[in-house]
Amino acid sequence: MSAKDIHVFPLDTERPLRIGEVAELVGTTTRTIRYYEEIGLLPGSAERELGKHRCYTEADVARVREIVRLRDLLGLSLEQLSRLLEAESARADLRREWKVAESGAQRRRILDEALEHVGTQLELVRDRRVELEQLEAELEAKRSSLHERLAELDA
Amino acid sequence: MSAKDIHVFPLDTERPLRIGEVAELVGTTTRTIRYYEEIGLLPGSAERELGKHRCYTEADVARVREIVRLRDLLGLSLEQLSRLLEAESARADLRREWKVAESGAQRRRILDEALEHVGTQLELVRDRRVELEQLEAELEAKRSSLHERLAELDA
DNA sequence: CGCTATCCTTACGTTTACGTAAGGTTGCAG
DNA sequence: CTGCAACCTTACGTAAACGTAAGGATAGCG
Repeated sequence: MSAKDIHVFPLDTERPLRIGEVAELVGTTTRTIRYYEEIGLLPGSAERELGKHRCYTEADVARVREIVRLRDLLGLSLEQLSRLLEAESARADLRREWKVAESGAQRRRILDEALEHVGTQLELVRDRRVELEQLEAELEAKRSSLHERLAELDA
Repeated sequence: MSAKDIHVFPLDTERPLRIGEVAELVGTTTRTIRYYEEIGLLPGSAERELGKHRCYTEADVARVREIVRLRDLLGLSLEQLSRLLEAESARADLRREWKVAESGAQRRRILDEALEHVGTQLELVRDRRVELEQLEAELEAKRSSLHERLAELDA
């Protein structure tokens, strides 16, 4: 059901994707994607009329991937994730602003905000990594102790 | 409600703890502890008659701490956690076996099983840490890129 | 233009991990 | 022995994060 998917599409085309494709690419379900849209985690293409098919870009896929990744790696609720990524949505808006931002001061402000946002995320990720490293070290100590005791048995 | 808790207890006594104390020590609730017992995550002191108060040792507190920690750090369901710690419960049993295990071969087997169990845990923790490190690196790259672009603005 | 796979909305169902309330019991201080 | 705080069991409630089913619309191929 995926081997005959080879149509006559040039592979580098920015062909619009449907929700099922996105789901499969990311490794999740269509329900999940719709749910994320429902709660505002995903933007939910504004100009879509009720009843029409959702369509996605590669960038959207990346977005979903990021969400799923953060969801799995950090233990955040989707609401916390929303708040964390809210800033990122704002940043996406700013990207569009970027092209028309003439003054250096404007651009600086945009970059500064992006930096702050990345910083927030980094802090979260880093803290959790440290905790995991601690746990890892403890487990390694435990293991060493066991090895030692095994060696003592051989003496 | 905790400042007048200073009774006439020698501080190093292995005084049996009640569920409320354990909960506060660990930073959780009594309900959670009872729930964990209910689903078999906590052993639930076998020789307790129905209706009598649960009582815990410092070792039990450590156990609950470990569970909560693993729950928060790895994103496992309590059932997965159960399976992961099942081996550890078995190990606790083996500790008691240890004293009467006369032969070196027996002791070796016990240590080997403990080692395997720690290994399993280590693998999980390590994998997750690696994933977090990857994410961290990506975020740092992003941040660097932003810094660069800021510097370019100053040029 | 028709077919049909995939999508749409709506809405109720489900699992996990507890919260909370009720009504009774235990255990320790006084 | 008595009082009362903390505990007990039982059982229903709940929030999050989707699953699933029904009934109908869309879109791309032929």
